Amino acid sequence: MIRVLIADDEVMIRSALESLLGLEEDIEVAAGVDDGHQAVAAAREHAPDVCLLDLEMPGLDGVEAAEQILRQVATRVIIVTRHARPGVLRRALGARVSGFVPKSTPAEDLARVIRDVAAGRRYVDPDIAATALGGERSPLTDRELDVLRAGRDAATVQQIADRLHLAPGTVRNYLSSAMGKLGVGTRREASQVAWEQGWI
Amino acid sequence: MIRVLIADDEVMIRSALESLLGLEEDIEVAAGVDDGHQAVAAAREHAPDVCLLDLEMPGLDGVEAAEQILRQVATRVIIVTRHARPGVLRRALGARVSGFVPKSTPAEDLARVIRDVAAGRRYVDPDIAATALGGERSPLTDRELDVLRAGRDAATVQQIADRLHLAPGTVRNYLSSAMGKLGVGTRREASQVAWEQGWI
DNA sequence: ACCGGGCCGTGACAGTTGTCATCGGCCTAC
DNA sequence: GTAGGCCGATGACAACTGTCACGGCCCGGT
Repeated sequence: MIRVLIADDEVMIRSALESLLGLEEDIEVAAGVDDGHQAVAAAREHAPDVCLLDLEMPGLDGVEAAEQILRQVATRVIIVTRHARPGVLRRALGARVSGFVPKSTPAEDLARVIRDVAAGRRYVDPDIAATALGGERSPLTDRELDVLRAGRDAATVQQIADRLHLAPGTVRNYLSSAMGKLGVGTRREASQVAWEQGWI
Repeated sequence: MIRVLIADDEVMIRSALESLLGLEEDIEVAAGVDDGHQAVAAAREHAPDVCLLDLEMPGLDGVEAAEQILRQVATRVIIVTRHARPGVLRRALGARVSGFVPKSTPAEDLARVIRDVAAGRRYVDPDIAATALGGERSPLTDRELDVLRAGRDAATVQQIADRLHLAPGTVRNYLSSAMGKLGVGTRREASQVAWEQGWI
C-alpha cells in the first residue's frame, strides 16, 4: 500500500485527487493539506511514501516545502504545477525531487507516476524536460535577478531600493541592464519574462 | 440520468471531475472540453442537462460561453471559478446562470449542486453571495472602466489611447480620476483593484 | 601586478506618468 | 432653462523612469 500526502491550496482539485487516488487499490491518501507549512508538518507526522506537492502554494512553495521535507523525512516528492517553467524544474531537481508533472496531465496518469516514484524511479514530464534542456541559462547577474524579484510586487523603484537596501539609482541601473539583456522596454516586462523562464 | 458537459482548460482538474462525476449513479459526463468556443459547440451537439463551465478559460470566458449556450440550447449552466469576484457573480446571474461555485468547494459537493441545478433549483455559494450583496457597486464611470480594462495589458498610456482612439491626455485624466476614486497611486493598482472587484 | 567583471553609487538627460485647471459639447433632471 | 454630470481635449507642472557615462570597490584569473 502506497501512502500519499497531497498538498494543494485549491480545495476542489485536492479533494478530487484524494477521492480518485483513494479508489486505487494500492494507494491510500494519508493526508491532504492547504499550504507548504502544513505539508512539512503533515509529512513529519505521517511519514508518507510519496508527497504530491503543488508548486503554487501560499507560504512555502512546493519546492521549498520539498527541501524541508526531504531533509527531515525519508520519503519521495512529486511536484505538480500549473505553469511548467523550465528554471523551476532545475530548482526542483536540485532539491532531490523525484517527479515533476504539469497540471495538463490527466488525473488518470497520476496514479502511474505515483507508483513509479514509490518504486524508486523518477518521472519528469517529457515536454518540460525538453524545454528545460533546450532553454538557456539565465544571462542575468545575481543582483539583476534580485531587483527583478523585488520588482515583481513593488510599484516604484524607491520601494525596490528600500527592500534591497540599495540606492534608487543602482536599482535603475540593474533594471536597465536586465531590460537590455532581455530585449524589453519596461521593468515589468522584464520581471514577466524572467518569471516565465523560471529564473526568479 | 443527468448528462453533464464539463469545460475547464486545466486538464488535470477536468479529467478528475469527469472520472469522479462519472462514478455517480445518476450522472453521466457527455463531453469534456478545453475552452469557451468548444463549450458552445459541444453544448449544441450534445444538448446536456447541465453545463459546468470554468470562468477562466482562453477564448470565451465562462460567462460569455454561458450567454451563447443559453441562447441556443435548452440547458442549465453552473459557473466554477478560482477567484470568486463579486461583480462576476452579478454578470453571471445576468446571463441566467443557475449555479455559481468557487473552486474552494470540495469536489464531493459538486454532484449535489449538479442535482440541484438539474432539478431546476439555483445554487450560489453562500460566501460569494454575501460578499456580492455587501460589496458596493463600482464608483467608476464607464469610460474609466474602459481605460482600466485597456490598461490591464497595455504598457504605456499611448497604447491605451491608440486602442480607445483617444488622446493620451484624456486617458491620463480618466486614469487619474479612477486612481483617485479607488485610493491608489498607480494605474496598475487601479486595474488590479477593479479586476478583483469584478468591475472589468 | 594587471586586467576583467560583477557590484554599488552618482549625476545628468529625455521621455513618461500622474495631477491640476480649464475648456466646450452633450445629456438628464429639477 | 439651467445646473450638474459625463465625455473629450489641451496645456502646464512635478515626479518618476529608463538611459548613459562615469567613478570606486572587491575578487578571481593570468
